[in-house]
Amino acid sequence: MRGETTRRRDASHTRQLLLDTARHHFARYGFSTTTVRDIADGAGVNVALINRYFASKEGLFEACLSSAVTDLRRETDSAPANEIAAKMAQRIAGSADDPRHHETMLLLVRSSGDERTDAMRRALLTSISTRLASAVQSSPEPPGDAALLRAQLLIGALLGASLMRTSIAVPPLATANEAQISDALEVLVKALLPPG
Amino acid sequence: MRGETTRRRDASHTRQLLLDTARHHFARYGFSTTTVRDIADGAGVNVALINRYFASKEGLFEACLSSAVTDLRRETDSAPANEIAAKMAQRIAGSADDPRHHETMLLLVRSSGDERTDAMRRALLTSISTRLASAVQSSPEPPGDAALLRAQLLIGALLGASLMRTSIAVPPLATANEAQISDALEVLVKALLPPG
DNA sequence: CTAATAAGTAAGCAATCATTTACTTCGACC
DNA sequence: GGTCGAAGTAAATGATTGCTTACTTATTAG
Repeated sequence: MRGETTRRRDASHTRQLLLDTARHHFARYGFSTTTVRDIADGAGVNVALINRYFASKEGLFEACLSSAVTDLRRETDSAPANEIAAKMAQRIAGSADDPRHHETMLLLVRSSGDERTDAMRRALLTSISTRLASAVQSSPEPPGDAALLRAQLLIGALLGASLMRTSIAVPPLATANEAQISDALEVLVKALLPPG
Repeated sequence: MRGETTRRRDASHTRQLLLDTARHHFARYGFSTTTVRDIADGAGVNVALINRYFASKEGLFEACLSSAVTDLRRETDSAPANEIAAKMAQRIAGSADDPRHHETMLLLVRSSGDERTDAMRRALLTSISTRLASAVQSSPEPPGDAALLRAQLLIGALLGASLMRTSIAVPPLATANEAQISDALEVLVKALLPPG
């Protein structure tokens, strides 16, 4: 029935399965709305395994956010500063391809109420906005508050676009294709981060 | 001890008190995170009165959103179309004055999961974005999808700014004063809604 | 083949949730 | 001033929550 490459019991595999399902639920419905049974059932896995692998529901959420932070950091650290916004915009515009990219963005607006997890999210957003603000000026000095504020408004705009597109689901934004959204987002990026 | 103008028992007064406290909690922490006891205790009122006056927690949330919709509609319907965005931006920038304005915006990104309530929010956002999109064109025809999409991105940007400012609380956006934010938001509005 | 350990499961735990019920107290009206 | 309905309260309901425990099954090593 089953191939010889798939084991019936694989801890790291089910752990990853839980992580993927959890990110999907947390991103779409928020922390307290989703129950551990929702996640376990979605993954086709026993509820107790959540506590075994992640200690608690909170731990699972932190693991989700942590992997999201890692994803975004890898993408934004390797890219030249002036492309960061474009890469994030691409995550929102894309719909047909891997929904993981989209959920990663949505996860950033979800909170479990835990202070440590909130600090993690805040640190990521601060880091990215600082890099964004640095991109608009030629001098290597740290950006001023005015530039920082615009960069953070840009990130907020991208997160808000994510919400409007999937969570609130207002057409035509919810149903627009990738090219249409990219065009509109480009206008937004250029306005808040003028080159030079 | 107490003034003669305040009655000890006033149904409409406690109803309004519950409504105000509920909007504050729902807007800041979301629907499922806040408990009915949080709201009742915050209002200094017995828990059972929530079910008496609003039938259910869901009913109370719907009443909150409904009053938010009324507030926003009154403001946006009376204003000329090209000032709508500015008025909404003012709600976000303002911090020293009445926090109600800010919470009204935040409430639009909170969902109880109920389909009817979600539809109410979607209808409001569609209506406002249509008016916004109409403002950028001279012809009286209904706006095309491209203009509509930009207007919705603008609203999403404003909602995202709300989240970044209070919920996620990233400095300097969280601590910036009204004038600084207004300036930056104006850039954003003009970019997405070019006059003419 | 067989023991030992890792992986997974079923059942139930205490705590908390929204809601309902039976009851008490206030306030207005004749 | 007494009465009656409205306003408010305390306590308990059943359902759901996150999590633990005792157990079974699969996998691997000797």
